[in-house]
Amino acid sequence: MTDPLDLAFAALSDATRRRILTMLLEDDMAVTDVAEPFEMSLAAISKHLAILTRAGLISQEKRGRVKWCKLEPDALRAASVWMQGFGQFEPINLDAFERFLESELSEDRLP
Amino acid sequence: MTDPLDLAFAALSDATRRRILTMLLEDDMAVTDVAEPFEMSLAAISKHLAILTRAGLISQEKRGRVKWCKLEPDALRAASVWMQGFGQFEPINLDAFERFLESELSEDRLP
DNA sequence: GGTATCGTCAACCGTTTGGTTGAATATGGC
DNA sequence: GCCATATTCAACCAAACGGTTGACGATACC
Repeated sequence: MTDPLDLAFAALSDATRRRILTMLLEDDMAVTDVAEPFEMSLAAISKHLAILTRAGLISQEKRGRVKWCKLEPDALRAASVWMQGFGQFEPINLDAFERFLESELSEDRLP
Repeated sequence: MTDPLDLAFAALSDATRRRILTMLLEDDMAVTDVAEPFEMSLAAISKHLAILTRAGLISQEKRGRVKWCKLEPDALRAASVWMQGFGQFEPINLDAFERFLESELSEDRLP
């Protein structure tokens, strides 16, 4: 699977990774801090970050001993552009986005 | 994986399935006709169509002995809306879409 | 130098994916 | 009834996924 669009969509198909992306929307974060809210091992999060990096959705830069993760919206834009051709979507429906984002977050958070 | 967004993005992560969607953009098609341009078995295409159906991206209706496949843009819209929050994408960049669609198609077609 | 912290690597495990083939199940035409 | 067409089912396979654990390599701190 080497097609960039394959990689982007596959990376987006996991709720953990989507949640990581929404976290990075706020600010750049270190790997340990990304992992903190999740109920899984640091190694698992490290793998998720590698998948997001390979898909170009984030970049990682090591400064000292911490590795900083940064959102890279270009790959997401490519995927978004691909989808624009279907269904004449409303340009930006922020209300609907807000609703989806909330349902995503509430689903993923611990009960 | 039962989250609708998981299903939609996973379904989109395969070039064969994306190509099927672009074909259905033109018109509804029977399973056999969907399968015709691909170099894989009918059963494989049938599975791809099942994945697209489960994701809600298409619907299938049997009339007589042929099963018609129809694009269902709502699930795609949900995925698109999710992505709108990242990077303040241009509302609709049709040039870029055109380029991506072409590169997709040229990649997928037989040489 | 010694120790704690940050992050990845390697090996393993069970499940899912994307494909194959061959048989089976409609339905339609004559 | 008989044959062809349309589609799926079932069993199989190799590879990828998502997670675990434990060891390991860097870097920072004192």
